[in-house]
Amino acid sequence: MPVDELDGRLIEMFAAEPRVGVLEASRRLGVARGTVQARLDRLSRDGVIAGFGPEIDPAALGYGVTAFVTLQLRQAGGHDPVARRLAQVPEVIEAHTITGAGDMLCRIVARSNADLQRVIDVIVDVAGVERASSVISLATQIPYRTLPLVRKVSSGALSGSRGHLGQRDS
Amino acid sequence: MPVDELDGRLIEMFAAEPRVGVLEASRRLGVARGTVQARLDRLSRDGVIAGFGPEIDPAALGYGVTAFVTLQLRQAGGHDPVARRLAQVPEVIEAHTITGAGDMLCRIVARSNADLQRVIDVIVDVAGVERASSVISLATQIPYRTLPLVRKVSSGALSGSRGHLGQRDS
DNA sequence: TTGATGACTGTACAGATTGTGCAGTGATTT
DNA sequence: AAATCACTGCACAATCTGTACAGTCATCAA
Repeated sequence: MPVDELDGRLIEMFAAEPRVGVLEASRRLGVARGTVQARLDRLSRDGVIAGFGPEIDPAALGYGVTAFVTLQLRQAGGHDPVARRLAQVPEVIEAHTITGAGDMLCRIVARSNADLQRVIDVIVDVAGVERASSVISLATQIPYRTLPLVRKVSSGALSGSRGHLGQRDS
Repeated sequence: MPVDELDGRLIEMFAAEPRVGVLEASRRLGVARGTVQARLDRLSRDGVIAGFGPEIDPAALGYGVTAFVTLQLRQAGGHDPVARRLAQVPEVIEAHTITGAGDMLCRIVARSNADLQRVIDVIVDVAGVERASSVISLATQIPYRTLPLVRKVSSGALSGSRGHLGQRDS
């Protein structure tokens, strides 16, 4: 069981207020500071928490247009060389190889629809790309999120161990 | 100009090592601590930095399968009601309304291909959804990233103001 | 039943960091 | 020329972090 209920509450707390430190978190969760630290260490070690990096909003950077581009690749060469070249393009935010009609699905951003045309042209120009069909994101109905999943997983893991009583010191 | 060269370096530093505090960052960048704090405040206020929340890896949670589902909706009702229902499904990680043949594009995750079938069934069962066609992500060639974009924007903004000299105190 | 483990709890202490405020300095703008 | 604005350096109080340690429970294997 990757995350239990306490892990879930911990993640939610840090998601809601990243500024709270370990000490404050332990106070709010009603556990010892060492416990929170140990949990965070474990979650990071296990890769559940990939990091605490700043989340950048492309829109705030002027790139308010998002689009998804499906690529058809030339058979020869394979995906990797194409991916490497796409990685050179800053506007390519993400890329997956996929099943189905297309070979690759990319998420790209642009400053405007006109700029989007430019970015798509750049992508189509990449060696190995045969054809590209794109759909523009008109609105983000559900922004990227993982918390619901964390809740589901952590609530599913019925807790087994519980508290204790503690003692006196000094 | 949303972000200048110093902002760019600042963002890159926090992306690489989120643990470094404001003080350490100021030392490495060779600027005063107050400057770093002011920059971070501004970037957060302007929305460039959306937050510092923990990045959760669905794969580490057991959801190693990612897929993109294109939805055709029934004309009546519109997108929002559907989006609200999709939001109830933890496995729906993201959703956009889009141009083109489909009406909506969702990103979903599942524990396995068999589990993926279950999730898709849940989505198809959502009221308002006419049809769904999905493609599975076989490999993530380019993981979600924004740093290249930050670099492009920040390098493009030719800096104007520069340092000073400082003084003595106490 | 008896260890051995592992996860927690409180506590402690030194060192480092944060939140703020302030005065002085250039560069830029009105 | 006056007013702003962004920075620098420094100061101080209040906190927090890293780390360590002993004692308690619960679980697990012998």
